[in-house]
Amino acid sequence: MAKKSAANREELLIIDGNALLHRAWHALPPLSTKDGTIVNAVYGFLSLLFNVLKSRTPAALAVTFDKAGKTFRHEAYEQYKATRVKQPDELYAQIPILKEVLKTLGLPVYEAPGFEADDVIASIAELAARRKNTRVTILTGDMDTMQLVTDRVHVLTPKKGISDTVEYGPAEVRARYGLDPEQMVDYKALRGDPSDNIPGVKGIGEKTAAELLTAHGTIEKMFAALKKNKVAAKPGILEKLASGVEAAAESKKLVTLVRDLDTGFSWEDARLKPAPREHAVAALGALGFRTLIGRIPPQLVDGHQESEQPAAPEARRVAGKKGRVAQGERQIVETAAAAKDAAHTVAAMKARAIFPATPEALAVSDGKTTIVVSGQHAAPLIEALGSGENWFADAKPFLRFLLASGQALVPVSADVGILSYLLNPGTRSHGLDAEWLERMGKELPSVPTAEGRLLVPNMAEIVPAAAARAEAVATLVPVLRKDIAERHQEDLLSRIEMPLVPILAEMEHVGITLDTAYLKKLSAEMHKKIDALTEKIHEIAGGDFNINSPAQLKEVLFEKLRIPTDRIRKTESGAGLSTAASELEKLRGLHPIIDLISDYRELTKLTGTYVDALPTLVDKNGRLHTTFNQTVAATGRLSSTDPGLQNIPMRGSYGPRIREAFVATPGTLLLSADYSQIELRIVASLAGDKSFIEAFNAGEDIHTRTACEIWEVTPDKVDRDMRRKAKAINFGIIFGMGSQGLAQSGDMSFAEAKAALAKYFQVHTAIREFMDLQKALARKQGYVETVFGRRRYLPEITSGIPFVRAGAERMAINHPVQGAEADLMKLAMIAVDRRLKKEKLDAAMLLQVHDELVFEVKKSDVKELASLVSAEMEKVHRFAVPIVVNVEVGANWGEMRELE
DNA sequence: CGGAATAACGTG
DNA sequence: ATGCACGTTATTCCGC
Repeated sequence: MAKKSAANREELLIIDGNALLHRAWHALPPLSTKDGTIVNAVYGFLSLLFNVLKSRTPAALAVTFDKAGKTFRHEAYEQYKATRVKQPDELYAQIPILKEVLKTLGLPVYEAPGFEADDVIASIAELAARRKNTRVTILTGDMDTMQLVTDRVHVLTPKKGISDTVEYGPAEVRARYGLDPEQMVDYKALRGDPSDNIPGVKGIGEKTAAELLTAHGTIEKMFAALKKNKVAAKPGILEKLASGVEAAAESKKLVTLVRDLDTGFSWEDARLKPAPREHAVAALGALGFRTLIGRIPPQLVDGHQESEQPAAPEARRVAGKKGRVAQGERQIVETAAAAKDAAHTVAAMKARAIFPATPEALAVSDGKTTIVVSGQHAAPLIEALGSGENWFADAKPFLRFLLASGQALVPVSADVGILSYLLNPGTRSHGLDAEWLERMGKELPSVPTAEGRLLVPNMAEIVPAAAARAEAVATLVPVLRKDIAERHQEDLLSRIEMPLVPILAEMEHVGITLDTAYLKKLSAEMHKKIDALTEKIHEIAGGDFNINSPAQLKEVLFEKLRIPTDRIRKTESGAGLSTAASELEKLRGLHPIIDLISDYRELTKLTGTYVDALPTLVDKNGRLHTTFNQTVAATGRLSSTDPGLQNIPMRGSYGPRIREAFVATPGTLLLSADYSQIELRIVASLAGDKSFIEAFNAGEDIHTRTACEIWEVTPDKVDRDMRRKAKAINFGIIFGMGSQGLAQSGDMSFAEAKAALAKYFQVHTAIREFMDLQKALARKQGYVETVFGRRRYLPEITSGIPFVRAGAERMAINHPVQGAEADLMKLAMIAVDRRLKKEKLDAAMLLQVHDELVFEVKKSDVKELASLVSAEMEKVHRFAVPIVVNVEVGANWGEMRELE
């Protein structure tokens, strides 16, 4: 098959040295070494090259340069490139520097006197493309080489800056220019090229040139047709063409690249050979490119152990039991027949590790045998995963892939990310790479991705990395599971985290409908206000400035308008005065601009983050699909990204109006079920606080009761302000807050807050004891945990720095509470999901917002869902206080009402 | 230019 | 110097 052979071709990467150096020169500021030599272009060139080599694995590489002096084009046409302004010497001075680095890296340089780099590229590409099983990629900053594009010769150009690239094959050239690659010369011959001072035909622009060539193919054919009066165009155009015959022919000669130069190119010289790593490091170090040293592509140097791909599959060894090293066997499956056989092998594996490099390939390994199957033949293997244990590095994206492609989900028994997360949720990354590095002290080869290229990576490129990764999963899972068992976290793993994975995948897959037309109207309204506010603010400030810039705003407020700063806090970093909303609040009334800025901030935040941003993220059905991350929050909560749907506004005048955009599809309603005051109930239960337990049992208003206790009054004497302050204390408790913070959040004086807190703990001694116990546990064990055994390690609890230690103490108090809430909610989701499927309700769980679940449900099933959900959520675990769930229903998320 | 850091602010 | 857990946006800095 043609496609397959294309994928297996060896790649030659030809780099247009001058064009890229030039590009980098303009893209970067003039960075210089210690001795003042400007090296920005060299830096940019290498940075781009290294980036390209991250996602591609060419077998050979050649760099071309222009040779100084006149070329044959100057001989033919005096005015050639006459309008070019000479670039500064600092740019040209970098060419020898770059050549020196290339030499160190073992990359050959080609140039030809009297010819340009493009001619050299054309000649090498022509030669190489004739070789069997070869494809050529030209990395360049200009578009002159587009004429060389064929199935086997592609052009890669930097997109926008110098980090990302875009690849052009014939189809992409046609998409971009509307012309075949061969027609690019004719095109330039007609319209000219101002940058090279190529005249073209006077009066013919881009559009006309493209139209004429689409109709006639080449300029020769077009001019022949012109002679026979067979060119369809306006009389003026015909006239211009007639007088431009010679100019066009001349121009065509100039823009046609020479393809038969003797460049001295040899495949063997160009083939990538690892250079001594220390030489490369020294060369980059001498130029001061410290960050580049860490980015040297493994293909270019030796001495970089594991990221080097194994020379042969059998060379890779898989660690077996007890340090014994088993010889791994790898099979590559690329036909339907082989897939059938492999499926049997996979089905017979009791447990297998799976690494999907979807959609291109899938690797399956039981630690002894590793099978890598190409994407188009993966289905039988996926079917074979129905029974037995499946282990993943990160299962959910694969489940999403199965859902999106209409395949049945496969059971998920272990997930390296989740195992790692349960063992230590406080650390940032739980990916396969991080875990492998930590446990094995080695790096894994990364799977090349389609990013920045149009040809998806071929099997040969993918197999070694995908296989190594599946094998790494096979090695890691037993090791991590052993640790889980030692910590008695099996239930947490098997009853909470693992069952949740497919549920989250489905929630993400289903998504929620966004009313974009409605948001458009809302946006117009808000932008009108923003414009008016901007104008007023600038007027008051006496000049335009960027209100979004805290630095500029600071200047206007505190220097230009001289608003007093004595009560204003510094920013986090201590760099300067804060302009945060809480600080502006203190300035209200001192100057009319303050309110305007607060309003401006609110509106721009809401439009920028939600009203204008969300509609760009909907799918073709108008639905929004978030990603729920199960391994991010240190307490066990979920987080939601791309977009984050756990922080959709709800307060303020615009909050509900934005929520109105989240709608139920026709025939359905949204149902929201939230745990009432769940964290306070958990604190009360964990602490065994008699007063709180009694209050919750009696169904009392908990904040009013707290107010009664603090100020020793009867409930009828508690006013709104007292209740508000009591509420602030109750919430503060959950966070381990002190008097200072309470004064802040409850808007009280420090003395008042201190007195209130003292009285609070006098009544709620159990709460105080609970807090002290958590701190003591953290110190003694190094961690705290929830009732479900979810741990959080707090090494800083013994820090000698009071501020740091206090931070850890607050976490010690908060984790058992917030973490138990997370555990409870996850259990509830699993229970609800099971019931939904069992009762066959026409309803889907869409969102989880920490203490709230949102469903979409057919109108006829609303009542049944409401009672099912509240019952399951309430009974999922017994605490010392009743757990209460409130259910609301509405056509959208902004207007929800309790069910009668 | 692109990535990281900073500041600000949305949610539970 | 003292409030827990997150994610997103815009601006500005840094690279060397």
